[in-house]
Amino acid sequence: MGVTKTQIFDQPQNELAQFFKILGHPARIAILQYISKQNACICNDLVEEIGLAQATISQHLKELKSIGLLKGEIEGKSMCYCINLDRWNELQQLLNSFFDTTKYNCC
Amino acid sequence: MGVTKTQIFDQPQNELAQFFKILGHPARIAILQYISKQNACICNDLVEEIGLAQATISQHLKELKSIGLLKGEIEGKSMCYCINLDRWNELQQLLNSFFDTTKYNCC
DNA sequence: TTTTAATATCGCAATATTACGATATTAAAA
DNA sequence: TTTTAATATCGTAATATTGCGATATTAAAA
Repeated sequence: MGVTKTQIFDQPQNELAQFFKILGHPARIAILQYISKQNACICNDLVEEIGLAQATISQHLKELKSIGLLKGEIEGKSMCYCINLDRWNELQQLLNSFFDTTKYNCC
Repeated sequence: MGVTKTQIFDQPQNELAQFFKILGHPARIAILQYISKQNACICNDLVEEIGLAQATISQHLKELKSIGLLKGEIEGKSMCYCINLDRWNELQQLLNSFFDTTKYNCC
């Protein structure tokens, strides 16, 4: 099939999985890391820096935006993509809460 | 294409993405949560609990094992799947280190 | 106003993932 | 030894993801 049966899981499970999933691509990790160390976070740099086609980078940026991790502001002809720090911390907390709550073993 | 170009990223980036990716499925989240709250973590329960076919559950378990998050011990006819606590904590730390290191914004 | 530059979107091809039935495999139970 | 129960693996169908060229779109520059 290839369809994740989201309907049999609850919303927190689906949401958490979605966050993990979007972080689960090396290009998106690299994009976040690169943006974080730039002062001027212009998308065009990313194409050269990461080494993927412009269309591909744009797609990855869109996905990172979809979970709120990036915010983009138009700056003349360019875009200024930045990490949304509030969301970033929120997400980190959510993941930690998952790790903290889910770690009792039985063997 | 559909092929992730892993060769253009470095090992830490690929590894981190791989961890995120494997956590990025609601069934695997649910499996971890269920195992963590059981005393007896027998796989057969999971099929009823999660609501996916036995073959599918087995496949998800295999992926969780692949990043070391689960360890399985044979217990008679059954398997006792448990969270590998050392690995669990190690991974939590790795993800936190990513979040902590990568959060400077520019806007 | 035309050109240029930066980014987004569309449409596709290639590959990956998800799910499951069917079929091993393995060890206890009968 | 045969049966039963639990799990793993194989093969396959359906869908998702990745990546990119081509083509919008948009705003500054010429």
